[in-house]
Amino acid sequence: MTPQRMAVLKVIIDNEEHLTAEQVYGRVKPDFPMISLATVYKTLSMLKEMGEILELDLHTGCKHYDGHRIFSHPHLICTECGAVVDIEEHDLSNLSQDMEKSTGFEITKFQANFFGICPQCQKH
Amino acid sequence: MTPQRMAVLKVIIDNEEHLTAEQVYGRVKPDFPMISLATVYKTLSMLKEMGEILELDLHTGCKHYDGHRIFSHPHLICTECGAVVDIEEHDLSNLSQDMEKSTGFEITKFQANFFGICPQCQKH
DNA sequence: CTACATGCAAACCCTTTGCAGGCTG
DNA sequence: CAGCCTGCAAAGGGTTTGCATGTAG
Repeated sequence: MTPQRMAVLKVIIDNEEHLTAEQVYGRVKPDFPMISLATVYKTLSMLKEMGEILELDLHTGCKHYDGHRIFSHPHLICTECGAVVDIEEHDLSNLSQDMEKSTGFEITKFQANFFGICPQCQKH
Repeated sequence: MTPQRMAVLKVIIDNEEHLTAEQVYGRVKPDFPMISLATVYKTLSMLKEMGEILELDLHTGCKHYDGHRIFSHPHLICTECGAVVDIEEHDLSNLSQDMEKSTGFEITKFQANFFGICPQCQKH
């Protein structure tokens, strides 16, 4: 893995947020001024294939990446301010297993997003 | 609501599948040869706002629409052949309620998609 | 020398938008 | 006439790709 690619992975792992390709690009650029967005995309695609990072669709118009927890986990998204809360929830894993039994599918991953209004936004 | 828009809604309701904008366009065209894709998109957007149809992201590169069950429900998607199975599952509703209590969010909808390999594709 | 990595720009694809003409009431 | 509905074409935005150059082993 090249230094640039390492940098992309590091940026994703070092951030608690779920960065977009554009954001990753912006944060890698100080250290690698010559890096292009295309390289970032190619790298993200590679890391995703390798299972190093998780690609998320938070319904914001572009993809987000999470390097902290490779296993799928649910998100709670505020439709007012865009805040994203990661959920630690194991019920869905059990649900996956139940579903495998009842449908015969071999489930490889799941995506569960809950949309709503966060406590702060409810006040306004 | 204009006849064309009624036709768009009807196509979605009459189909068990989750049609894409392009597919809706193709099925409305026999009755309304002059209809344009732009009108289909505008109508789908309107119907979504009205809460008549549900917009789904099945990770196929474009959006799908479901007019049968306006309330969110989970899907099981085969990553090999693209088959989509609707899941009747009430555990997620309970989960929503639990989550509201623990996070203070007011949850308006949820999206849950399980990806895997269907029984047929597992044979090959 | 072979293979892979990179930057640039163009291409892609689905979706949205601007606009002028039509239709309705 | 006011206001919405329509089709067309163009624009839009995130992502992908082709290609020539650069780099490493």
